[in-house]
Parts: sequence; structure tokens; C-alpha cells
Amino acid sequence: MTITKDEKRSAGRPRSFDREQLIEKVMHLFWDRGYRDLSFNEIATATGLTRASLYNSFKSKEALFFEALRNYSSSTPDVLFTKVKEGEPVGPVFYQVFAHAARLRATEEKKRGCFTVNCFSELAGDDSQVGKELSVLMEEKRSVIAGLINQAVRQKELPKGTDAETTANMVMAFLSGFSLFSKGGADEATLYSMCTSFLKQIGFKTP
Amino acid sequence: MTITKDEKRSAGRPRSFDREQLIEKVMHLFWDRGYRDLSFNEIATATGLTRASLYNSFKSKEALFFEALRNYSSSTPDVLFTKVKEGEPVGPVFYQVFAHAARLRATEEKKRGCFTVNCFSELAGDDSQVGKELSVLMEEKRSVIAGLINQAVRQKELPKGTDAETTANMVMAFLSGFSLFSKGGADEATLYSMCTSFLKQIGFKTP
DNA sequence: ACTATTTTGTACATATTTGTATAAAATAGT
DNA sequence: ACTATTTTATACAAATATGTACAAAATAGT
Repeated sequence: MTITKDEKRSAGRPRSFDREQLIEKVMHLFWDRGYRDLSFNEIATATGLTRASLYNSFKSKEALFFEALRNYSSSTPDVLFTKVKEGEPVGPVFYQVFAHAARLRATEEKKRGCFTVNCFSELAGDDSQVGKELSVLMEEKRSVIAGLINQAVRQKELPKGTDAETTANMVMAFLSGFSLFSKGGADEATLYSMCTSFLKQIGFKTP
Repeated sequence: MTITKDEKRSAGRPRSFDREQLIEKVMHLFWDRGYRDLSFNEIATATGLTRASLYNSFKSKEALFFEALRNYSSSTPDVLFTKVKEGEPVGPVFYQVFAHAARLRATEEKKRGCFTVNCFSELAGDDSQVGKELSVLMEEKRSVIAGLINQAVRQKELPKGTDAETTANMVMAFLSGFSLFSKGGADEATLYSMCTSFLKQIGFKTP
């Protein structure tokens, strides 16, 4: 019952599962069920493993969650935000990210919204490590967006007097709320309208 | 060990607790902990009652939750939205509600955001009764707001071409996201700026 | 006092979860 | 083959949750 992927295998009995596949599956479990409601036990049975195996490969539920979160974060539409260079127009990037988000949220069979937002909603204010980590993650996003807004002002894409911090906060709020709203099952056109309308009112020219 | 409030008491051993006070306390428990994570057991011990007593007065955790939700909903800033008559200006009401929300979210010691939004985030898409009820509640809010936006357009408070549905959806998204954002612990000035800035960009004149 | 009624306290059976401990299984290297 | 190493399977103890059952307690009405 060995697994296909043979890279540089260390000595000892091989794992019965593929690590990346496991993380992916666990991520969907957390996405479906939230953090607290999903027990370590269930993770084990749902993945077909025993608790012993999981405990052996991961310290705790927390550790598993962090891996799942990292995995999700790296594949999210707004990674584009971090790739804008000085001098490049930022407006189109916003439209691109928002449009992508609208399509994603409308297309996914399960209407679960954004995994990160869900987790933040559940765990913000929690003094646990997970809660703190999520707060940091959200603040990082906010900070990146504030930077882009500033850049847009410098590049005359947004009016001179624009308050970058306030605008960034609004964008964060809208994005989070957008995720929540999408859980209601709105179709892509509806979600897309909300996005373009919002960006237009922020001051970004429709591209 | 009777309780003070004697209205029209029916026969039998009297309750050891005040019903309204209990609901209030249970509401805060759900607000702190979310729906699923809070066990019936904990509700009992936290309120100083036995499970037997609770089961006797309420069918289930679900029943308790509905009462808590009803109790919260009736005291929320946006009840004002439902009281605007035709002919009355709606812009000022929006500013009023948003300002009230900003103050609330910044003032409350525990940064828990809006109870309803939290619950919707946790339970939207759930095919349980709680999930459905929350979806209905959110759609009702959205509908009321859409009505107000339409009224504002009729009353020339908003530009003629305004898409009321899209705008209402944006407001809903912003309000939900605002609740989430407030969990980060932003101060009142920050929250207030977000609100006024948003309403201004929607098209409402600052009053 | 007595009765009917309702709430409360206690107990019980069942299920789930967590963390650990220990033996068995499967491999790499020799 | 043998050994060292790592993963897996099984078992166990302790904690918590759920729902129900039944006797005890506290009241209203007579």
C-alpha cells in the first residue's frame, strides 16, 4: 500500500497518503465546516486515516489548519495585488481581481464564500494562535491594498484628495462583505455588477 | 427561591429564573462563541441552571437560539430603516444608522461585530432551520434597503440612473464587511470615516 | 390539608472527543 | 537476513455532550 510519488524517501515505513493531497482535502473540510466544529477525529475518518497517523505527521489540528490556510491563500485571486510594480496602472488590476472573485464565488458549486474571510469571522478576537495569525493575514492584505491606493493616487488614477487608509478599509470591508453576500447564492452577473459599481464609485475608471 | 416578577402566574412550581434575562444572557453566549461551538450543556452551566430545567422551558438549542436572535434583532441600529415613510428623506437615516453602528462597534468592550452577521457567516448555506432562517433575515434586510434606495431615487436624493438592486447589494456587502472589519478593533473615528466615505460615494449628500 | 400541576435535581445510557501508549507493519541500508 | 527507523493499527483512560426518565420540590386552587 505504498504511494506512487517516490522522491527522496527516508528510511522507515512510508506514508500511506500523499501529503499535498491530504492538505487539500483537509482545507475543504475546514472550508465546509469551519475551524472549531471540525474535530481532529472527523478529519481522520474523513481522510480515511487513523488519528495516530495524523498525530504522527502533524502536531495538532492547529498545525493542520495552518497548512490548509497557507495552501488556500496562495491560490486566491488577490495574490495579483502583491505583484503590481510602481508605474504600472492599478485600476485594471482591481477590476481584474474583483471580476475573478465574482466568477469564482458564482461558479463554485458549494456557496462557501472565501475561506479566509470565513475563518476570520469565526476566529477574529480569539486569543488563540489561529485567531492572531488570521488577524495578521487580514492586516497584511489591508496594508497591500492601502499601498496600491496610494500608488493609484500618485499615478493620477484616483483624485488627489483620496484618503488611502479609509479607502483601503472600505475595500477590505467590501471584499469581506462580498464573500459573505456570495454565500446567499447570487449569480455572477449580480456579483459582477456589485464589484464594478463599487470600484467605479471608489473612483477607478472602468477599463 | 421564587423570582420577583409575579404577573399572572400559572399553577405549579415557579421558574427559578427570569425568562427575559435568560434569553439576554444566552444571546451573549452565542455572540461570544458562535452557534455550533456552544453546547447545550455549557448554556446550562453558564446560566446556573440544569439541563433538565432548560429542556423543560425550551425544546432545543435551536429554539433558544431563535429567541436570542429575535431579541438581538429588535435592538439593532438598522431597525430605523424600517421606519422611514414615503416622502421623508432617506439619506440622513443612512448616515444616522451608520454612525450609530460605528459608535456601537467601537464602543463595545468585546469586539464581536454584529451578532446576526456572525451567525450568517457561520450558518449560511446550512440546510438546517437556523441556516434558512438567517438567510431569510438577511434577504429581508436587503429588500428593505433596496426599497429605501428606490425611494431616494424617486425623491432625487440619488441620481436618476441608480441601479437600486445593485446599490442595495453593495450596501449589504459593506455593512457585513464593516461588521467583520470592526472585529479587528478599529477605533470609532476610523469606522466612522469608512461609513461616511462609503455613503458619500454611493451618492448620498453628507447631511 | 389535600390535589393537581409545573419545575427542578439526580441519575443513567450512549456517543464523541482527545491524547497517549504500545505493538505490529513496512521500508532503507547494510 | 538483520537492524534501525518510521508509520500504522489498536487499545485505553478521561472528559464532555445528548436525551430521557423519574422522584422530589414548590406552587395555585380548593
